[in-house]
Amino acid sequence: MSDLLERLRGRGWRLTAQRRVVAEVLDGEHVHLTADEVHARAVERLPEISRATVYNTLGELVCIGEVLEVATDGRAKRYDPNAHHAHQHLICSGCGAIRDVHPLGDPLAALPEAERFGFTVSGAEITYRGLCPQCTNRP
Amino acid sequence: MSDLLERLRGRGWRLTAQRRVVAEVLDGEHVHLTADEVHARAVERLPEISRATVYNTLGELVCIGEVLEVATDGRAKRYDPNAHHAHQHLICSGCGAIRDVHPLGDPLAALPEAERFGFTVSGAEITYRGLCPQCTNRP
DNA sequence: TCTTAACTTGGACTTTGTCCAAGTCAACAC
DNA sequence: GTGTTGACTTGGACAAAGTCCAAGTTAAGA
Repeated sequence: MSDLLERLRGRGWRLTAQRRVVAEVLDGEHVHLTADEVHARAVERLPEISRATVYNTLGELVCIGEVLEVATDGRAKRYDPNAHHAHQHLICSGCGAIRDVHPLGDPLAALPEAERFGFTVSGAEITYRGLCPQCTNRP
Repeated sequence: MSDLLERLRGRGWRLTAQRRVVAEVLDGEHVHLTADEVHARAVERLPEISRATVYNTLGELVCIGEVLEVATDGRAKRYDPNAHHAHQHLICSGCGAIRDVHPLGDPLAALPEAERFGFTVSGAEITYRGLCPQCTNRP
């Protein structure tokens, strides 16, 4: 994700150790971490990093479109580093596992003009729900 | 929504003044209220109703499928009394307004078997995002 | 009318996230 | 290399949303 660091520098961001670590954490595991999970992993590499900085950095990355914010359950938001490839999410109702998925076609096409109520519609997020293989084979 | 009260009684629920008021509030305005908004409106009719009871009742209604929980931003969950008609949501990124919408086709059909990763997929929630007419005609 | 389990209450507590004043430091200029 | 400066970070206080619990209340059946 050094290219991400380059892009940030290109935007005039100061490249601090803290921002570097947050970027590394997001890059390291391609999962959907909560802010607190990002903080926990960041602390392993930079013990003095504060929660506030992790929140700030995640918020900034979301703002510039480098990371997606996923709010699926009313609990903690999750941060998805896969922002440059359009995708949707499949979530296990049993254990909460999240997978990136790629449905066919353009979701926006399914919404007729008459159902847009004058809105300028710009995007669609789909959350598929179900049970993962492990949770399916278990009461 | 007296039929809702009947259905609840049919399930063995005790029909208390508090539950009646929460049901009335949800029935009265067909909007997507937060728990606190439901509480505020409930208090107007039954001043001593507590927040805990509103949360309990909403949670129970969601559990039995009479009301839908909508968690679209990482803020407060919203409660949608329109649970018996399949629909999706269109949200204004400017002011947060929410509309029920009805896209064409079955959202599940767009997810190929190869993209299900062994999950037993049971549903899909779509959140369309855009700007409402008022927010479109305003910087 | 009595009984009792179910329901409600208020407040304490948790989780998630935001805000701020004070201190630190990356990057630029020299 | 050194100095300067404004952007960045910190820790702690605060806020919003929601959960939990012991004690009190009450709907509904006997």
